[in-house]
Amino acid sequence: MANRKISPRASPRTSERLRAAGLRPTRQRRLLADLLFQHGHRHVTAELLHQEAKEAGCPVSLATVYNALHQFTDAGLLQQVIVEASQSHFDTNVGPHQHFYEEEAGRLTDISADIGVSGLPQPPKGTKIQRVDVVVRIRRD
Amino acid sequence: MANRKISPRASPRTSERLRAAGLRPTRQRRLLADLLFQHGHRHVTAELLHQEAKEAGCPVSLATVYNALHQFTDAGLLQQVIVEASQSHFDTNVGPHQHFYEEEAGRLTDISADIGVSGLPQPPKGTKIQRVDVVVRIRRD
DNA sequence: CGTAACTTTAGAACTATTCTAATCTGCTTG
DNA sequence: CAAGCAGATTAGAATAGTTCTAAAGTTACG
Repeated sequence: MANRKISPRASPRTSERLRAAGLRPTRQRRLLADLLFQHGHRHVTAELLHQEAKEAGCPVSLATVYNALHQFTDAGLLQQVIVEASQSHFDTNVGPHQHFYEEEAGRLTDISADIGVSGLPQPPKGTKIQRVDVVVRIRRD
Repeated sequence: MANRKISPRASPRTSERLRAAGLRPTRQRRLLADLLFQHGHRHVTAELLHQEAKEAGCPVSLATVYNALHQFTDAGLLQQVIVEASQSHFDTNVGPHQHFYEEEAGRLTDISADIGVSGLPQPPKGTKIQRVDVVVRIRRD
């Protein structure tokens, strides 16, 4: 009879998704997963997601948000995007793609077009290329 | 008779360089500029430069290192390179070029080849492209 | 249901960076 | 060259984002 505060409209598929990723579908993780994956791809910051959870009427501690973001990332459900030194951004689009970044607004946008990078030299001896990130920095004009 | 602790082997040109950039050639700035610009292009972190100043026998406060890095950057003598969320990196190569980044070691290397990026879409309405950064993440194998 | 393993949480701790206010220095002027 | 001021340096406090800790709560499985 306890635990009346069910996470609002948790999609029934969310639990399955979490389980498939090897994560227990706890109330908090279901909420966060719903916020992240329910409406197409998006970019979040820990602070933003924390705020959204609170606004959804199901507050989650900031530590849990950080935990979840990292677990989701390790599970391949999220990707970390590094565009500014002061904050980490996470992207629900985990396929290979690139980003626009608007510094002033801190706004990150997926580039849907296929970016080609040519002229890459051999990586230094003893290393291999793991990923190529392209960030197109834009400014309001 | 005071101020016997002259910065070691400050190149005579360094003062001119600083003055040209609109910065007073103080003892600290001369030292830092020498460490940065005397031996070809390099990449530093505030912590690293601070350490090097100490080892050069001319300790400089960390705040001064940060101040100098930003002033040099504003003056166009340095460029900030964003490759990891936890620390800022600065590059003495301010021309257009791209980077290899080895995560484990935190090592940044210039790519000397000319990288071409094709397939860039129009930037979002009301914005214009300011810079395109390519980071080739590599791993020891 | 019991219980072992896993989660969440508040708050402390930590790290990189910036700020503050006091002191000092480089440069110009008399 | 002494005085004085704008600008620079500094130690240490403050801040922001993130991670850690250890105690309390949940989940899943028999």
